[in-house]
Amino acid sequence: MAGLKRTHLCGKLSLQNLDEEVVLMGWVHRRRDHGGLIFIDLRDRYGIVQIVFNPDLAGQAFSKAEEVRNEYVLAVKGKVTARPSGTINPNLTTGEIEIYATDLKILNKAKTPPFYISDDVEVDETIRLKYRYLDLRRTEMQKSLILRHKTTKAIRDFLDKHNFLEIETPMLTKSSPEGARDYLVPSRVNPGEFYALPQSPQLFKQILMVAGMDRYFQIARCFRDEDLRADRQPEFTQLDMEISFSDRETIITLVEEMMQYIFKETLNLDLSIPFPRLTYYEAMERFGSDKPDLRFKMELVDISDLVKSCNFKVFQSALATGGKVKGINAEGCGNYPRRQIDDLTKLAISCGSKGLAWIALTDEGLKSPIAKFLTEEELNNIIKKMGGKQGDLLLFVADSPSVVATVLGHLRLEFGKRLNLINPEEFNFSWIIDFPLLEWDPEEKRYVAIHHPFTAPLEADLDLLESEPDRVRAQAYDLVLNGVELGGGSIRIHNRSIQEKMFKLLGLTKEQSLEKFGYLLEAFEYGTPPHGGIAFGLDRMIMLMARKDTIRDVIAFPKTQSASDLMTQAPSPVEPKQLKELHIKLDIVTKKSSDVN
RNA sequence: GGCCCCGUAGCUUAGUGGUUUAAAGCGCCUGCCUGUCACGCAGGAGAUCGUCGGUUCAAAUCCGAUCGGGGUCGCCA
Repeated sequence: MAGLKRTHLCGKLSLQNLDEEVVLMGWVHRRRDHGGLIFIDLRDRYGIVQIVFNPDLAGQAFSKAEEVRNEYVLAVKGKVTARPSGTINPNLTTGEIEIYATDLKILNKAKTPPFYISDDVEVDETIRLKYRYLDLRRTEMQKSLILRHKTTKAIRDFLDKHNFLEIETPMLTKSSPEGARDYLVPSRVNPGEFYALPQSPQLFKQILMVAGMDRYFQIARCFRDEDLRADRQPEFTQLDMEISFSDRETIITLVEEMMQYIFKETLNLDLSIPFPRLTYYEAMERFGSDKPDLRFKMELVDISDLVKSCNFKVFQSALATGGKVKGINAEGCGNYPRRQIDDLTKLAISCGSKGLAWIALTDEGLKSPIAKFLTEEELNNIIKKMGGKQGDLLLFVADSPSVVATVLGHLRLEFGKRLNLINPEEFNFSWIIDFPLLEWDPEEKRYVAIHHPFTAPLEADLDLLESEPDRVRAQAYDLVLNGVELGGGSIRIHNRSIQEKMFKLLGLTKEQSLEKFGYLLEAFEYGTPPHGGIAFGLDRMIMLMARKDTIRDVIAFPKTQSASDLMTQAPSPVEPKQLKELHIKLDIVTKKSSDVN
């Protein structure tokens, strides 16, 4: 390095280093040229320190400093000096000192960056992603990646203390039915055959339990070829765990202690445990979501019994077909203009509702298009049950229980944001338990697993498995943080015949289950311990901890919504030779040619 | 696949009921400046308004298509 060796870090210097001769290396954060005196803020990962170039003390270094520009990479030799009184900068951790440069080496020049390396400029994400190496120089981004590192370190430390083994599982594995679309990798040595990248290490970790590993974890990359969202990337990271001889309580308690440890180690926050638990049914009934944001109340109110004999046909027909009528009270929104209520109706319809009934308790009295169908008594009972008072807006949805829940759940969140009911500082954890095991898929005309096909039913519900599959509850649990599903897990089936029964319920033939999962079924016959586990979306967790709105901000090199990497330009076409080796012929239907057809 | 939003100097934005030279701040370049720290002062360069097509005497502005980015529904066991 031009004959110099770094002795100190820019951000770590203080009055304690007074009069020391130091060699620093870093990037030019800013340069202030006063003509006869030059200041350079030198930046490394640890912070910023001010270098002073004075022609009277070091003429050569000074003249070299004149040609320096932002983001040049420098090696600076100099002496740590206390700043003259009145020039202390309280905004810098190193603000009490400065370095009097005696020697300057330009290690590398830099083009003027396309955007400022600074946290207070909002730059278009396209440019940030294209020049990710510049974006990642910003302290805000470095803070996120440091938090990520600290979190995974805390996880490893905690789990190591609790006898977990970190074990890697294959990335090239077997495509399985159920679940998300697989990313496929062609096998050159087995023409026409494909590996799948793992959607999660689920089966491998269960096999590791069969193998007697007792406690396993992995910080595992997972792949799902589905559409992207702010909190969904095609490749993402799971904290995956599995424990033998465990029941639900063991796992829930361990996870609570782990979260407490992680938040203490990384954010120095004390989480109070145990976390509250809600059953799936309760969460849907009260909050209209299986991942309710419990940072605010605004619960759903069931008014079905209050309107069971009213004259409003929409309510009547919903009730007659086994549905419900429920509402929420948007407090203080009673004077919304009609247009705003229409917008809410649109939102409701986009969530699957047929419409939105409302009662506005305006300053000029009650306004409601449905009032004429209700008796005075019915109206009063509804308002009373919903805690309505002057200035409130009561919104109602009548439909099947699941539609009612979805629609009101969305409206509830909308008002939570709109009315600032959410404390952004809060970390609100909760467990959702007793999920249904199965769900009828009308499109595929079969049951699908709500969690996954390896989840064990609640023992109390085992008898229902064949008679009433949709009433069977699962030994599954989700951890929810601030309305985001952080992770989910279950106690697994560890018995071949129950697992086969499960596959059968999911519509797999015996041949299919053997072809896809035969190794698991066989393993189950060689002494499988009861076991269970959980997996967390690490990106989401760190996003919440860093108070970001997208996991892209806590992933070093994320992809765009169209699953491309703007820096490397992946994905991209490959050489015909590569395809030939893989025995792959392309069959691309372009939009234009399909229009012609 | 559906719906919605965005695209103007390097960056952030203004300008859009259709008219001549597209405006500003920051950045960049040059000069001056020995205590600044988002240094200051003076001057300068820099944009065929994402792309293609249409309407029009005239388009950054209106229309259509397309590309790119984002949000969301579907999808995500």
